[in-house]
Amino acid sequence: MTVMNDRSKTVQLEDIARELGISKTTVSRAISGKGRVSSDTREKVFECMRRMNYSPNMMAKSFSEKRTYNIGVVIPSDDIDTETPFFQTCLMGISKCCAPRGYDTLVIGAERGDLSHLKRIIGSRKADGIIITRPMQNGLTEQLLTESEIPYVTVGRSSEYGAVTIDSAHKEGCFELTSYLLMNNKPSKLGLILGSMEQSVNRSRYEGFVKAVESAGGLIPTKTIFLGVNGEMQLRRVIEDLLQRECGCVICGDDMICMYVINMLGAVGKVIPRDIRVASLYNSMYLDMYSPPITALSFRASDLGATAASLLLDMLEGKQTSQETMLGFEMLIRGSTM
Amino acid sequence: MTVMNDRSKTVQLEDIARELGISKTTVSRAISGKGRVSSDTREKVFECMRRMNYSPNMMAKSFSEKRTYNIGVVIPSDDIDTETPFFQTCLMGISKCCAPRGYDTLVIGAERGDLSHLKRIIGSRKADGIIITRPMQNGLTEQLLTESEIPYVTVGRSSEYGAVTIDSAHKEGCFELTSYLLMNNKPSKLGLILGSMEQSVNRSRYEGFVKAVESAGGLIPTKTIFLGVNGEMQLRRVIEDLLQRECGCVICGDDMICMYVINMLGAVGKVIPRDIRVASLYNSMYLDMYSPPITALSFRASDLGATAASLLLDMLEGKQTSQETMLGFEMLIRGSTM
DNA sequence: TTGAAAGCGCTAACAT
DNA sequence: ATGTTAGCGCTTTCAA
Repeated sequence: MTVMNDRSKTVQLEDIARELGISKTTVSRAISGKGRVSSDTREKVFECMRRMNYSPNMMAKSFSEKRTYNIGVVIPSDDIDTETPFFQTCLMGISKCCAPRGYDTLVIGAERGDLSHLKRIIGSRKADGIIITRPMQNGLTEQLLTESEIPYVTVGRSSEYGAVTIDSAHKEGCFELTSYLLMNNKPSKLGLILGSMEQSVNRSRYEGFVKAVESAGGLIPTKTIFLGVNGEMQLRRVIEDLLQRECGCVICGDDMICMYVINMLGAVGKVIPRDIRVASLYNSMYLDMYSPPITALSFRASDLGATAASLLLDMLEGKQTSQETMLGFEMLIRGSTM
Repeated sequence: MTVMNDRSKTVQLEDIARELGISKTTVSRAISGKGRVSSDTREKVFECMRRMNYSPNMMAKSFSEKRTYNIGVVIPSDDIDTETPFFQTCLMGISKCCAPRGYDTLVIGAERGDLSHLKRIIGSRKADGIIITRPMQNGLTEQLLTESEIPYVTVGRSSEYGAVTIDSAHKEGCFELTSYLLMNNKPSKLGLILGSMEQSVNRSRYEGFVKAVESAGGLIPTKTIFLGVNGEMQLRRVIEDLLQRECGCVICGDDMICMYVINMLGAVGKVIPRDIRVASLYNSMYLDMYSPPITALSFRASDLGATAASLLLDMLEGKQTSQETMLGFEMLIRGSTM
């Protein structure tokens, strides 16, 4: 007694072959497009595939091909960064690029440089390639990946470790924004507040700022430049200092700094932009919705992710890719600097 | 001529077996702990495993066991929601729970109810179970999953479709917060602004509010309750209305609404909490950093994710799980309502 | 252009 | 307690 109703659950390659009276091999070839198949049979196969609603068992396919059709995305899972929309937006950009190309996106958490999760993924061969969304200082992740001979792309830093990278034009953006503010300067001192200078992004920003001031023939306002600012307390002192020096316009390194600045200014009764103008070198929706909306540089995290994914998939398919890709920015001139 | 140096790349089950002079099966059993193995051989196997740095080929394991050790997470990929930290935080909670149990987390984007990505995952059998982070009105996702006989858990809604769900105590939270505000009411009208009433979370909030007012023996302040508020324009009118009615305290449905409210109040020169007190039924870091910090209910998205994952993994392992789980909240009483 | 058959590395029934 | 063996569903030589 043969039981066949179990077959009905999941149609597989062999079912199509049997239906068409041809071999599995031919069906496989028709679908993958790899071997030579007469266009006649190919059509039949496709028709039958659709009719029987076939979709390949990826586990078997992966196993056989030795590729998972997964790409892993290393994301900081520290409490702080977990709230930062950048990584999520970037991740969705990656996913949106991968899905139509038949790849899926695997989340790899990395808490404070802990690479154990990534190591497990590598060991178990569950991803064909990796995207690093926040390259760390030490380059340990890059090193690990290089040793494991796994293709990878980093988002947001120049290729210090020979990695393929994709970055935003922070320096150029900061240059443009600073230049704009200098031009429209109802003459007053310009302030700059940046976070940790160990992050290359802040170094780029600083370079852009300096270049803009010099291009405008001005002097670098060293007294009102604050680098490596970290935490509410420091920020509070910085604000006080800026106000005392009658700084008329302050450029904030990112949206978090900017939020603090806005709140602190409000708390001491300063009105934006009447008393002081404010701009941010990194936009976020909270800066959008503020009234007045805050002048800011807008970088599209989603595009960064999508581009990184696109590059990585190209690499996996053996295509040659450029070592370093730079994405542009948008300058949103809004009420806070009018 | 036999070439062996290729073997050296990846050590597999058979290498261990050969090294120890036992069979693959025994090694497999020792590792999985499924069959009976003498503690003596087991130790030897483990020692050898470590020594040879063996880690199983998950593709082969998956294929053989018919499980991927992946769980898929459906995440809204609309532009708006992509910025919402909730989903990312939830996702990281899921990932943190899955990783130590040997599971990985697959991102499944769902743009405006487009289930094609999910369907592909289902068809290709790339995930053993699914977590839905934002159940939709229509329950189509649930239906699809049920038909496909794939275990799933939904985050953030009561089990309308017979699904296993995990939710936060929004009603209870709103009750507590409202009660607190009523008690500390330097007598004045209480305002309430909620978003779309099609979201069950807002219905829960409303219930909590009403219950609190009734428990306090008060009258429902219908004139200052605004339901289904949506967009900046509407919100602006609501604020004006609230101010005209000399509302002394306003409860905002979530952090976005609250941000708008704060900004608009600031724009018309109202000082929090002197002129008007403000609270939010959903906290975020922006509410934390505001000065004064905003009184709010805090729900831990990360815990929601972790709990959902834990439930799902239990289900996959055949354990019985409760149909509905409710997570608590924290009430952050802060400067904005002092 | 097509087919037969041999794997891919693991698990699990069955035998011992 | 351990070994033998037969798959899992695909891809891919190698023949025809």
